[in-house]
Amino acid sequence: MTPMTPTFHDRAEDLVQRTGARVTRQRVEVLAVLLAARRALSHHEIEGRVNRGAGMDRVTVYRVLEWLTSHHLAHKIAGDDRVWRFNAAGDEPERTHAHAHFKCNDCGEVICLDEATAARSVPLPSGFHPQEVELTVKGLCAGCAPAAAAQRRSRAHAQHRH
Amino acid sequence: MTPMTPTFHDRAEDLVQRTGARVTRQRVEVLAVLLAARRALSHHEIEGRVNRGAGMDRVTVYRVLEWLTSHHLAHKIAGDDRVWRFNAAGDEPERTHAHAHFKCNDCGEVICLDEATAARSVPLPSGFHPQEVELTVKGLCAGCAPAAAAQRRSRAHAQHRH
DNA sequence: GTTTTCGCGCAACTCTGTTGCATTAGAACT
DNA sequence: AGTTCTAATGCAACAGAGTTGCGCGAAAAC
Ligand SMILES: [Mn+2]
Ligand SMILES: [Mn+2]
Ligand SMILES: [Zn+2]
Ligand SMILES: [Zn+2]
Repeated sequence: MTPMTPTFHDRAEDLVQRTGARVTRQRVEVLAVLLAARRALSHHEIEGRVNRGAGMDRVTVYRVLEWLTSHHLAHKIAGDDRVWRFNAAGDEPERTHAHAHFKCNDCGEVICLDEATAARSVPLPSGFHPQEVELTVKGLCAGCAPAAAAQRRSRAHAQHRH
Repeated sequence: MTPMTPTFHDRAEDLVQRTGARVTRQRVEVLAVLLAARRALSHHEIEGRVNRGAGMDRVTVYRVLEWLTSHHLAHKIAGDDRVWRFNAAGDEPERTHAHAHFKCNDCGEVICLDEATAARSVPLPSGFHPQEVELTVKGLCAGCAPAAAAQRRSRAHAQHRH
């Protein structure tokens, strides 16, 4: 009956509750989707997953994501495809988000690299005042790396034959 | 008469020439603007500066920037405001772009930190294949840091009086 | 000078995200 | 439970950044 594993739904409901603000179906559902995901999700992906259930306006999804972010229940990552990706916030001390990210150059998937504490101590011009450091590793994910290798192989074959 | 310092214009012309492709007024002008800038410029800024001269369609500016980037005469940086910023490529070995960037949280200005060679050796999940590392330091630039400090000061004063 | 073709200008379009406003529904208080 | 208050939702219209298609113009090759 319930479209989402109860655990995520319940955890989400609890987290929204604790903020003191209104706990709406929309907030709980979106947060549950984020909790269930093992990677950062775009607005499109979130909207798709959430609308297997009741249904929710796209604007509402945008507003809920903004709300979750401002209440530190989620954080967002800017992609080079001009799309924000979101994931549920871990148990980091409020407002840090001090971990690195990996972005696949092939499929666009984004994951958090929770262990990697970004390298501080970058030399800045005088007068500049650092606040946060953002570290993104780009490359091929486990799914795409073999495929890319195979493609390179077959291209080499083709050239050879020709 | 000529709106741009001749040096940049000539360097730009030479660089476009060397690619073997057609050297058009538009390519030369845009590249000259990038060479003259001490920071990364958005499409808007480039269009503005370029149109003090003859005049150029916005789509052409987009296409020229894409062309410059693909020929390694410029590189682009994704901002969290969903806007690309460009600057002329330095003398780095082709296609690396291995330096870090600084972005001001107040005015949005982006500069390249050429000395800072990004920290490699980020531990990845197995099967993942790294290709590039992107390092962005966010904070306040030399122009905005004093202003922000002054603002904090006056806010504290106000609270104190009250 | 003629021909070829690449690049430009213009208009229309797409995609991601925002804003305004009337309506709905949490939750607090009888 | 019913009433009230207000925050949040739904819908429609909008905005900004970048893209696409196509006819025309101007580099450069001949
Ligand atoms: Mn993250
Ligand atoms: Mn750079
Ligand atoms: Zn991938
Ligand atoms: Zn600044």
